[in-house]
Amino acid sequence: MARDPASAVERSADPSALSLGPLSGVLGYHLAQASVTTDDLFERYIGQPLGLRKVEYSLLVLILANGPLAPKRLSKALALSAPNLTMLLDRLQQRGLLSRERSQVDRRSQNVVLTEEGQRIARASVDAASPMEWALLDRLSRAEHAMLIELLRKVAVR
Amino acid sequence: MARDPASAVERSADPSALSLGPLSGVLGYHLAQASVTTDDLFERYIGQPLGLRKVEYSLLVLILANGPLAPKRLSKALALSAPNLTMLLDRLQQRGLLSRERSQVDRRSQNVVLTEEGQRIARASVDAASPMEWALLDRLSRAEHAMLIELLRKVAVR
DNA sequence: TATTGTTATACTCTATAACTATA
DNA sequence: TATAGTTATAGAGTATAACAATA
Repeated sequence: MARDPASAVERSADPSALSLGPLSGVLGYHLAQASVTTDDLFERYIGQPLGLRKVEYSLLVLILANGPLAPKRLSKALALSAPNLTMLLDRLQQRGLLSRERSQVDRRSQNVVLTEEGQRIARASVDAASPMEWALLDRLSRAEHAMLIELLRKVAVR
Repeated sequence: MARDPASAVERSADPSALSLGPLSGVLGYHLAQASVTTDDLFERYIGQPLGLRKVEYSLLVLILANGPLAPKRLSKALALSAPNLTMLLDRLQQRGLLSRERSQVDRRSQNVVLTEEGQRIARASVDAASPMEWALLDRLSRAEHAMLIELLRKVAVR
């Protein structure tokens, strides 16, 4: 990004901080660095308290929001490989958070259904997500938070 | 984010697409989804052609931009654990891309120096990064690209 | 023949604790 | 006693190929 405006800006309030050099214009680098913060917050607000990993949380919330879903749709929505998803669903099922029912329409596919306990945990994680996002508001205004998500959606389009 | 503007918006151009529900206001989720795109681009433009992983690329570019660096500073800059970094440097050293010299000032620490070949690869990866970012410009204007990075920097502050 | 989901396997990535050598 | 870096080890995450059942 030689001619990119972003790379022209070189901050260095802290002299011990490294120069990013050409990295300053690379979106992927900044996504990874920002994820350090959000991963941290996730762990504190949801992961640790509810014993959920990020993908497990996403799975539960997606099913809660959409009702019973075929694994196929879940794997597409979250960009998970089929074997990966099978393993994740196994673990959540063993934990009693969901069950798998074969579809009557197409007996190859199945519906993943939240149990009572699964719904409880999913709702609890949804509730915990609000304070988690509020914790970002010391770095980002509400408008910036919304804008950031909007821009990320554009990048995520597959 | 019950009262968040972002969650109020529910797009569904594709009826097969799932509703994100409460996930729509969760920054970490969108970071992960956007990373699918950038990881893909990285693999295509840099990872595959130059045989570099994301962290290896970041390490080489940081050293190229800042000159010889102590592992301590690299691990802080990239949020890598010390053991993790040791392993990464080992691999890059075995590949002949860098060498480690003990500091004469403080003999506990060391300086990581790029070899000729290391500089060559680092420069090649810097060159490849420009077209990689250009590939995003069908989803994002230049201004949006810069804005996105700016917002991500705010989130990344540690 | 194609699709859904599973099993088996291996490889990458990350985290922790215990160690060394210097300060 | 603290810091820089290493070793050892285990765990989590992801990718691929081969397979079973159904369409």
